[in-house]
This record gives sequence, structure tokens and C-alpha cells, in this order.
Amino acid sequence: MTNTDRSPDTPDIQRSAPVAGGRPTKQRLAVANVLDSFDDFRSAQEIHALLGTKGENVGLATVYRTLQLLADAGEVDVLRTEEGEAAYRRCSDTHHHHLVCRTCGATVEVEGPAVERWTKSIAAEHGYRDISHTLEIFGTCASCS
Amino acid sequence: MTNTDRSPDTPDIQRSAPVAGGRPTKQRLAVANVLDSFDDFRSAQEIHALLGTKGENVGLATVYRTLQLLADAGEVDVLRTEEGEAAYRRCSDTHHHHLVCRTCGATVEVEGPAVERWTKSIAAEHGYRDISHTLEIFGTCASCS
DNA sequence: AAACAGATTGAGAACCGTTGTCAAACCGAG
DNA sequence: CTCGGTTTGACAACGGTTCTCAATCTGTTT
Repeated sequence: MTNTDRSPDTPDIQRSAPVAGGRPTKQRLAVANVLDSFDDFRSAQEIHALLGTKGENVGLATVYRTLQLLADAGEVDVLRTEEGEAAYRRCSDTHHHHLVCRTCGATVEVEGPAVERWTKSIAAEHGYRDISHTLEIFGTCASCS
Repeated sequence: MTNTDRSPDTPDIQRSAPVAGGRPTKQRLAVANVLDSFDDFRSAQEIHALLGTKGENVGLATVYRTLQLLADAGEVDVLRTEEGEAAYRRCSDTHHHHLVCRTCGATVEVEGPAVERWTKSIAAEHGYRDISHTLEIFGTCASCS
């Protein structure tokens, strides 16, 4: 076994962290990749559809599995919509919230340093650690009124 | 099924708020009643089962419908567990949020006047009307750390 | 390079909570 | 009591998510 020839055939990879504790398969990379194409929360099915339009055909079950994997690894954030669906997005340092029109779906990203501080202090006050929170604002936008 | 408008109005009979905008039927009273027997959040199915053990047999669909009615009327609080199920409980008139332990489920009610104000101003600032919002704080409580 | 053992995938079935269907039961009014 | 709209309940339908399992792919060993 003295033959450890690392042929220079570096496909592509080198993306942002493959998939924690798993194999960087084509499908997983595709999912990890598509997660970079949007900033807001998308449902697993939307992500699956998105992959479809990009030519990357990945089974729905695989999308779910990969998303859970990423979520467990803390690489993506998960939240439940009011209808109970899970929505995912790449976990970013810039934490922000969404103001969503319940009629047309128009979304505005908003930041609320005050809210961040408030939730942290409230949680600490009650001895809770490892805090996370979800805050979504729903309303009817100007053009839908 | 087509019209759930508030009935003309009931002259006198109407003590402890029956079920907003509907008939105070046996089933609805049973659901409203069982809601007083616990303080934490219970799923619709648990509530249905609870009714069963009390001899009050109410159809599952009716339990769901009644719960939604009560929720719309603001008489009960609804929240989505992390698994996506809806959980209900009788609620206080005051609008508040929850600090939930993601391990044991212990819940603390918190109020945030500042947050209420913030969401309203943000929404108004962007021309959104008829605002509502959801805010849940998740963490690990002291005893689960 | 060929073979292996185990991880991964995908199509569809299975699950589960929730909502819709619709005839029968029910309620309050007249 | 009768009438018309409301409500109910058994069950089908739904939509999202998970499970099943044979076929496929991967990294490693031979």
C-alpha cells in the first residue's frame, strides 16, 4: 500500500462543509448548494422542486433526510410555519425576521436588535440556555389591502 | 358550513361565555369544559381522548372544529410544537408568548410590550395592515442542562 | 484495478394529524 | 309541531413527513 497516489482530479467539492458526519454525495451537495440560493425559509418540498428546476434530480425522501442531517448538525435553521410545515434556511450570522403578506406572500426582512436582546434576557432570567427563537410577523401589504 | 356569522343575538341566556358566535351545544360545552381541567398545552387528539374518558363522547372532527372556533374567538391559545402538532389551552386575555424548554417542555409565559410595539411599528413602516405575529422562544431549562 | 461491506438513494407505501363530505340529528323560532 | 339553518359524526380525503427495502454508489481493502 505504498501507492497513495492522489490524482489531481479534483472534481469540484470544496464547497462549504460537506455534510457533517456523512458522505458528501452528489445529492447532498446539491441540497447544500441550493440552500445558498435563497435567504429566507423554504419548505422541504419547495427545496425539492427547486432542485428539480435546476436539473438536479434528488428524491424527495433524500431531501428530507439531508435537511434533517443538516439541521442536526446545526448547519440550517428550522422553523414551523403557522400551518405546521417545516421550513429551512442556511443558518446565517445575520439573524433577521420576516414580515410576510398573508395574501400575496411578499416578504420583507427586518432586523430587531432590541428583540434579540429582549429574548436573551428573558431566557436568562428564567435560567434557560442555548436560546433560539422564532418570530414572524404577518399582515396584509399595501397593494393587497 | 357556509355561514358562521354571529347569530342575531341571544336575548338573556348567556352566562359564562358559551362559544363565541355559535350555539352552545352539548359538545361545545363539553370541550370548553374539559379545557378547564388542565393548565398546559394539549393536542386536539389528547383533548378528544380526555373527553372520551369522561364519558362525553364527541366526534374528533367536532373537537377540531370547536377548538378552531375557540381559537378564532381568542378564547384559547394555539401553538405549534416542534413536531408540528397544534396544541391548545385556555388562555388569558392578555397577549403573551412562551419560553419553552425543548427537552422537557416546561413553559413559561412571558410578556413583551416592547415587542408588541416594535412589530406594529415595523409593519406600519412598510405599509402592512391587520398585523399579527408569532414569537416562541426555545431553550434548555435549568433542570435539563 | 476488482471486490467488499456498509452507507445512501429513490419510488412508493405507510403514517399521522387535520380537514372535507354529507346525510342524519338537533336547535330555536314561528 | 314544523321549518330552515346549524351542528354533528363516521369516514374519506389530504398533505406533509417518515419508513421500507431493493438497487446503487462510495471509500477502503485486497
